[in-house]
Amino acid sequence: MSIQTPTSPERGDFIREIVAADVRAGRTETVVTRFPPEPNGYLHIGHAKSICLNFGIANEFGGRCHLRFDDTNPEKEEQEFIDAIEADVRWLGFDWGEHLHFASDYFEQLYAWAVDLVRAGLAYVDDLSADEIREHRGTLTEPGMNSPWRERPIEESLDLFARMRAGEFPNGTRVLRARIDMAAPNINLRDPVLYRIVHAAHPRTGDAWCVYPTYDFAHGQSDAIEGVTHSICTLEFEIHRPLYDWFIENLPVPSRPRQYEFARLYLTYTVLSKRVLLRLVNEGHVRGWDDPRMPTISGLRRRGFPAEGIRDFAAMIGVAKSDSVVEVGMLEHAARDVLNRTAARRFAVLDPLRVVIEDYPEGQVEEMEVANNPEDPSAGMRKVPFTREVWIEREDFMEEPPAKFFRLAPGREVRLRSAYFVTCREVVKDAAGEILELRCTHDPATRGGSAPDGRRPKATLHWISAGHAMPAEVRLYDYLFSRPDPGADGRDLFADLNPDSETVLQGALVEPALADVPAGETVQFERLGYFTPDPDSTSGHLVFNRTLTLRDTWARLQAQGRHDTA
RNA sequence: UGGCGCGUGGCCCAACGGUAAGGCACCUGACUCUGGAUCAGGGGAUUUCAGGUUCGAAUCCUGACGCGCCAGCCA
Repeated sequence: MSIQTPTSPERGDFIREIVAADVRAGRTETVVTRFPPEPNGYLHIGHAKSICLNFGIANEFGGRCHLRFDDTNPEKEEQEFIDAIEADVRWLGFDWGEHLHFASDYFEQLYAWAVDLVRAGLAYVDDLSADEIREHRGTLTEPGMNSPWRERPIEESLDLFARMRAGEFPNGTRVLRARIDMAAPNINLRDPVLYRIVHAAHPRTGDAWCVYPTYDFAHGQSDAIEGVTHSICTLEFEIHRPLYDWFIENLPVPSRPRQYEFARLYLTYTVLSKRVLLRLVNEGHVRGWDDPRMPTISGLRRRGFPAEGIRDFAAMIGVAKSDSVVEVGMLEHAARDVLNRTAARRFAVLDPLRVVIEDYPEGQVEEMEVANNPEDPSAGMRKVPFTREVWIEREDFMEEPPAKFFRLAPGREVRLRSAYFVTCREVVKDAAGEILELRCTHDPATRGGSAPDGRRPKATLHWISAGHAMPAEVRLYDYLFSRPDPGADGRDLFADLNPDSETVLQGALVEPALADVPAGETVQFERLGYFTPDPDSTSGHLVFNRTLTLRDTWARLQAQGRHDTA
């Protein structure tokens, strides 16, 4: 069950208002929704919006939400996707209880209803080819033409349909069509196809069938069978609603579901098209469906995004009917908000620079007490070893610091977090001028990180004892696409791929406590951002993925070129 | 030129005839042992446009314009 951000059922989005009104008017006793993925790919953040909507409504109204796979096209669907989808929905925090369903569970009933339609003169077997059907369909502005088989005797259609099921005909030779109106302005009503012949093994029903219902014929009836009261889908199905209703009205279904449509999610710097995601995976642009750069649920999980942050994001963006593009920044905000509250703080140095504290006793090791999470005192403290030689971040030192650079510089004193104040006395370089190490001194009176005389350095740095540091690989991630609107204006989508979306750092060093971060946990590397162990990580070779950076005023100033080198 | 939808600050979204709310982003200040977080404040909207109804319109009506979706035996 989720901890959805509370929304007043009376004053939520337009769908919640409809549900609330239906409940109030007694049109439904129990609210039943469903999340209906086709198992032909992995779930992405757009699906998360739908999942949160459907399960959220069911939870809020004390109803239930089914997980139903729309598995009516065996040529594209796979068990792998079914398994991954179940795992992703569960990870997001939702529970379908006993209600795991498949459209394929209803194939027999659906077939029987198709036969009913034929008997009623409302459907017929058409011998036209796919091309001929298209030619007969007409265009957006011209009506279609009736198929020559439209008036074929009911008995003949019945016989042919039975033989289609029996496997007597090859793919594409015949279809079952509804008999509605070839001149309907809504093209979906121009005798839509109900059944097609597909000789292919189905992940669930194997080769029990060689005729499969289309989405239009399967979806609403599946809803009706399950007692779904509110069938919520995205806008592109709006035009299908008259057909959805037509089936419900012309078939002896056990309940009367209603379809409602909302705008699907679009995100800047992101592509949410299964077709494109599939290509990114198949063409090797990413490490797989769960690549940390992918907008898939599994990718976000591997990246270290908390499920709660994704739920919060869904609540934040709302539900409406106008097409819109949400800034990824909102997703990031939602994730940071959760992570700031919950992530344990740790020290890690991505690009190490050696600091020798000349006046610190050689061989001495002090266990410094460091807060695990200043936002959450209950997270407690940990001990971090401090010695004469420590690593700091190379970018935390500048030999000739510009005006607004507050960190370490020659002669300047800074705080090593929860340890000591140190002052840079000397910069040691090699023949090429590359900085090898910094020679510093410390103030013993500042042990623990604060000075008795109350002086306060402008900067606090994270650090790692040289003798205790553990090597780690760190993978830095940026947007997969370098433009907010990938592929817009006719550009090739793949030309918009960000060449720097992944940067692998091999020389990072982390504090000992980072050796055993459990999989699935995201921690904060102080001052750097949030990181999570990658599945590739082993005790012998630590690997961390950067989930997000922290908000960084200095970086922003630099990017704006607002600092001068004075 | 057919049908179905949709147009509210940079972005998302509310307002249900009574005079534009909130979030994200942005800017400023305070505070700070993370240049993080937090707190306080700020800028920014003649609600696509034009008519009409009304004492009063983002809300209702008409028209225009713009955008999205539909001509799979995909979902």
